[in-house]
Amino acid sequence: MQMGSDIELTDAARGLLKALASDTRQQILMLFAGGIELTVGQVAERMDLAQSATSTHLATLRDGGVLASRREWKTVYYRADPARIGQALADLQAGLQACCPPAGCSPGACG
Amino acid sequence: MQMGSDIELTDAARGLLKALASDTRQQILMLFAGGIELTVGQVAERMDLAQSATSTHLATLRDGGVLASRREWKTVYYRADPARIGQALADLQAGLQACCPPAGCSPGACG
DNA sequence: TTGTCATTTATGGATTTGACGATACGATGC
DNA sequence: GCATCGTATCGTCAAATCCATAAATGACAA
Repeated sequence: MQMGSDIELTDAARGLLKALASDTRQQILMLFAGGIELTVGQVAERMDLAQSATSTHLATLRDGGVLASRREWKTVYYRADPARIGQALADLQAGLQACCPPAGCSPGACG
Repeated sequence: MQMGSDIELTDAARGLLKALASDTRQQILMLFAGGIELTVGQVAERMDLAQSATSTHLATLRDGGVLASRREWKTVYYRADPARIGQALADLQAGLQACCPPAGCSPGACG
């Protein structure tokens, strides 16, 4: 049995935190509101970023489990991945609650 | 009237993301499990970090709304701030759901 | 094969971050 | 006043991040 200092967040939660650590990536994610799909070029245009920088950010968001991609011909369509986002968020919530429960919560579960 | 791309996260949510963007700070936060209080020196020792680096990280966590501090004599006691953490988490969840609802959710609210 | 299109990868430079050591601050005790 | 203790801040450096230009990749058409 381990002590408290060994509590760790899941990979999903850590991926979410890493992906959204940048303001730019937070804004990029918001472009996908409504479940729409966007190409690298479209995101680059709306964010006023170079295509390469955009591509890197999108890859980071995908690696972090926030976006999913689909290739059609030469074009890659990115879209939000709500299921994985939800899972990461749930993991993050669980990890934070295990660490720092709101109050009057037992270390195991909260009423 | 603005379009969808102007969705933004609250300051609380952004603070949480910034505070926990670093693995080191994630680990530091976990030291506060159980609602215990720790001084800068104690955190530095347990993390095997220099006192100055520890002080900076703790300040970042405090600025991000994750930790609270209390001064007693010359010693500063840090502790988790579950209420603000919970609020930030709720804001983050709301922001992400507004952007990328799990599925079959209307843009406004989810069943 | 050659050409084009959309994306990715490589390269380089500027900014930011994280770590350390050393120093400065604030409050106490002598 | 001076010394001490715990923190906070400053200066510096290495490593990472972010962005832009330029070159490489992969897929298709002619």
